[in-house]
This record gives sequence, structure tokens and C-alpha cells, in this order.
Amino acid sequence: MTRAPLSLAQLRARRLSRRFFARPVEAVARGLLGCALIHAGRAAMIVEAEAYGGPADLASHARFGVTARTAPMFGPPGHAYVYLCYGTHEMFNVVTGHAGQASAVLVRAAAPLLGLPEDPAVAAGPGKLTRALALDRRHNALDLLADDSPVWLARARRPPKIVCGPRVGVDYAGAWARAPLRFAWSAHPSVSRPAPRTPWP
DNA sequence: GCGGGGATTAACT
DNA sequence: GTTAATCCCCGCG
Repeated sequence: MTRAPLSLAQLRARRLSRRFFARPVEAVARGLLGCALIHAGRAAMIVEAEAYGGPADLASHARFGVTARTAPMFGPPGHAYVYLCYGTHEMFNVVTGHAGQASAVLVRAAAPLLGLPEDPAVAAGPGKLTRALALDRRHNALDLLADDSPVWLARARRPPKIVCGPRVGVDYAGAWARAPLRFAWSAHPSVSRPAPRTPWP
């Protein structure tokens, strides 16, 4: 049987808390699976996310320290970090941990929930997701937990099984490239690439 | 200043 | 499998 769809009002009542984001970045990345990302009357359920640590993580933008671009990463948890990749694609991240730590979760893929075409591929990739939800650098550094934030997050479903694997596109990062910091809803059709198969835990 | 490269995607061959 | 699109960031001089 098909589960009843969630309404925006129901999601409003399930918004994530500051404490949710104040945890270690891997925990937040897993916790975001099954959560809804909402903007502009559209909602999508996150099915894939990657954890990026602070300056020690050689795959993370934070490895350059505080710069004009990375400043939001060094700010408080629950804020957005949005940047442009390859000149064309906006990438949406949420800052985690504590201020100054500069860890963040890249939201890589989501399944349409509300106000989007019922195509599992519509947000199956970090660039496609921001395009589907009309997210861009105007949302950089936005506090996603503010009552009046146009972009917000809420609990939607609980993933039945989580898998993990190496992050995508960070081969330059040495040993950090191989760390299992990519998490996905196992076998979900909206996962962006051949899903990792290693079960978590 | 300049130049190389990137947390990607779609449209090719 | 390969490549263009497209541009900002960062490191170096």
C-alpha cells in the first residue's frame, strides 16, 4: 500500500532542530536521509548525502581555511553553504558541528515529494537537486532554522536501510578520497550514481 | 594579474 | 567513453 503523502503543514510540524546539526558531520549526513528539503513550495526527500570534515579533510573546501567562499562553513551549524561548481552547477550544503569546525554535509540527491514532477531523476544529483528546488548562491549562509527562512528541513520518512561508500569526485584527496563518507538510502531510485553497497553500520 | 582545476551534467561518439 | 559548457576560487609570482 502507498503511504499517504506528507503535506507542507505536516512537514512544518517536523522541522529539524539546531541540536540535530550540532552533531558530528557523519551523523548529520545519515540523519538527513529521509528528511525533506523545502523551498518555493516544493519539497524533495533527501536520499543521498556526503560528509565533509573541517580543514583536515583534504576533500573539503575547508582545507583552504577561512576564505571569502568558505566563510559560511566556519559559521554556526544549520546554516547553508552554497557554491558554484564547474561554472554551472550550484551545490547545496548544510553546516554541521560547532562554529569554527567547518564541517558540512553536501546534499547529493533527493526524491520528489511536493510540487515537483514525479520523475525520480529530477533531483538525482547535486546540481539537478538545486535546479529542481530553485536553490542557488542567494541562499548561501542562510540560517535554515530561522522561523522565516525560505529554505528549511523536516523529518519525512525513515530510510529502511543505509549504505555508505567513498565520496564522488574527490580523487585528488588521497586517503580522504577513500573514506566511506557518502551515505545513501539503499536501492532508492533517486540515488545519483551506482549506489555504494557497503551496509551501514 | 594569470592559469589551472573543480563536491557536475547532458549531449555527444 | 569523451567533451563542452562556463566561472569562480585559489595559489603563485
